[in-house]
Amino acid sequence: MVSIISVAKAAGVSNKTVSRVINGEPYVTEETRERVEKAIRDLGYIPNMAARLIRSSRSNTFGIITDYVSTTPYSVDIVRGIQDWANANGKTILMANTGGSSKREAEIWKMFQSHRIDGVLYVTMYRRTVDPQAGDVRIPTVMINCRPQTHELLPSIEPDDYQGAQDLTRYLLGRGHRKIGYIRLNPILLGAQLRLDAFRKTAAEFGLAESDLSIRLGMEGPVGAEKNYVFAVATEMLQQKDRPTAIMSGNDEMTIQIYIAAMALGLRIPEDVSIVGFDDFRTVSLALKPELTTAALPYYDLGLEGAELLNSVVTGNKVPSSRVMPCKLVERTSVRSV
Amino acid sequence: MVSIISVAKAAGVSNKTVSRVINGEPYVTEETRERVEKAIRDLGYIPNMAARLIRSSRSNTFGIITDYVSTTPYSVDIVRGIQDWANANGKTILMANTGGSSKREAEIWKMFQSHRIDGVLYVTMYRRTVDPQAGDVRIPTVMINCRPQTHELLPSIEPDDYQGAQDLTRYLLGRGHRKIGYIRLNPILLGAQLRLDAFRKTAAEFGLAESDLSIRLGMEGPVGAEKNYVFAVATEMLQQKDRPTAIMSGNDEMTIQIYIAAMALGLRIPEDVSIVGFDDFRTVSLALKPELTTAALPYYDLGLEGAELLNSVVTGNKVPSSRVMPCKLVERTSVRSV
DNA sequence: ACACACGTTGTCGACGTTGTCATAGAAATA
DNA sequence: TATTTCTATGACAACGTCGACAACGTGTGT
Repeated sequence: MVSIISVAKAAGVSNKTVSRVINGEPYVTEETRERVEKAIRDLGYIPNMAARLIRSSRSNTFGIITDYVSTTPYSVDIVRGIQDWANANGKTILMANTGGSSKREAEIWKMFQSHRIDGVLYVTMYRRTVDPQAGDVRIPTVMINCRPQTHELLPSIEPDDYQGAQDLTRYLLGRGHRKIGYIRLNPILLGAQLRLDAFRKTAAEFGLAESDLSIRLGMEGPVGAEKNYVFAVATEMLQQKDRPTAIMSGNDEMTIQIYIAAMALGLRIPEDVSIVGFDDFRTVSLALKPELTTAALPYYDLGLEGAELLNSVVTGNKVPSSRVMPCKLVERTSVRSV
Repeated sequence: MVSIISVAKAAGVSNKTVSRVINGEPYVTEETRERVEKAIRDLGYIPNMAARLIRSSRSNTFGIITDYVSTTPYSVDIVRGIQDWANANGKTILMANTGGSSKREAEIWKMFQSHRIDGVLYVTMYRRTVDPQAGDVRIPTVMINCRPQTHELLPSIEPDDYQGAQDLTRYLLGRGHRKIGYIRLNPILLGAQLRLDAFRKTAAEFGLAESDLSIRLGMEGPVGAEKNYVFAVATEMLQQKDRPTAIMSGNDEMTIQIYIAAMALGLRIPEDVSIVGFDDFRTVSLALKPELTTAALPYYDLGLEGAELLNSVVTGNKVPSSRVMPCKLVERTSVRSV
């Protein structure tokens, strides 16, 4: 492997001077700089990160720990956001997922330490509380889409589920809907509670009675093996003689079943029922006809901001603090005014 | 940071002896071994990979280059397969995606080299031909879900789209369907052509005439910005007076629109039309009611086998060769016998 | 008693890089 | 002219680990 020394020889300078050129340090004549750069090109020299790290004990690498990235298609955008940030700022990303096993998580932290990672982004696929082993290890950590269960104060970045559901509810109310159905997400997800609360409170503030709201559970059970009642619940809801004019769904995926339930009953969307989702999972929200009005979770921004925040924690520039990122209402054609 | 030397001091032995214990080398008394292990635990020592790499020039790290992992929810399972293999075999994974930019790809190869990666897994999200820059760089490379465009012979692992579509077609024929519609995937995807070929040939072998087949284009245009005709095409196909009894779809995502088109025309699935998909993208195939019969792409296995193959290439155990992995028919309830 | 083998441990240097400090000449100041 | 400051470069050590080899002690066979 071609090293800094071979370059130095080829350029007729010392290895330190080559180092200076590589790192853009001052005190190199334009002429020597060019000679060195030519030698680098000719020999195809590429700096050895390992050697650099060993000398300067700064790896310029962030680690990502996830639970189930790969098994759920939703929040991969978080990872994309992180990677784009890393990419723009010359950092390397080491990524591993626990698959839910805490034994595996311990191994990952160890692996990260052995690579002398600068910081860790702890990412979950569903918004929830977790108990990361960061404290044992003293690596700067930022939580994305989740928050620490224990008292430890790790900075976190989360989506504003409440605001998203509030916007959606107001949108429906603004369009004249007064009887609204709500099919709930799995209650073990942190977002589920927040979205439901927002729906309830916003409707109440507007003046709707609890009896105008038809709230039903769509899913429950452990993540990955949940029981799914959505189709049945939607069918039932739409067969009531005083049926809602609009249905709000825990997420976009569930709306597939709501659409089908509605159509099987001969109802047209949005003429007979309006429907809104949550997430803006585009594989679904754009495939449905009419296309789905929904609230986009700011996954990409979560990743971007998370990386940025971690960086300031690592460099010690900023007091760690937690943040919430807004959801954005995406208006399409699944809602009509009544 | 606690190093091998501090451990050596604490245990009252030389650093070399500590090294022996860490690497499980022979010629250490049980007693010294225990003393050293205790010191390691007490000090919380964790080996420095960078130093190890610099000494032994073996990083035990594989790189993954992808095009759009993060933007498409489908084939994340490939990555999961790779990670599980790496995990079981004590390898570290470095991952980066090009987002389609070849400038970015060049940077990634450089980054991989600077980390002295042992080998690269080149993964695409859609099956297609590509032109990786592996040759310039001489890092062992295995292609997953894609194949090299040029003459270079890089080993590759791909799904057997042909066999998958063949199985699906036979399944439909076996259930008595004689008029079959086919809505084509975007033709720029390699799998699209193979699936269509399999459908055509299998139907012809069975004795169906070209006029029994109703083949229509569902999507076209550049990936990520394609035009989508599926809903319109499906509606048209189902309004023919001599309409097909079954529709085969390029992928599962497209079947959402086919379901909705059918239901909007008052047709019931599977009583009036049977439908099959492709991919087993479970977010869709399980959400549809009735649940979708489809062919599962072996994404997870692609990753697992790819990593395994790369490993044999790196260790020089095996002649690089290309492989194809079978798709598996997943029978659910969207097809009836006629 | 001797040579010899074997198991156990230590010494030392090298990997590629950068930080520290020294040096030499040029330019600026007194 | 003498002295100081600045620019440009190099020599050398150090980071943490492991491989090569040396050295020590204990037992074995002669």
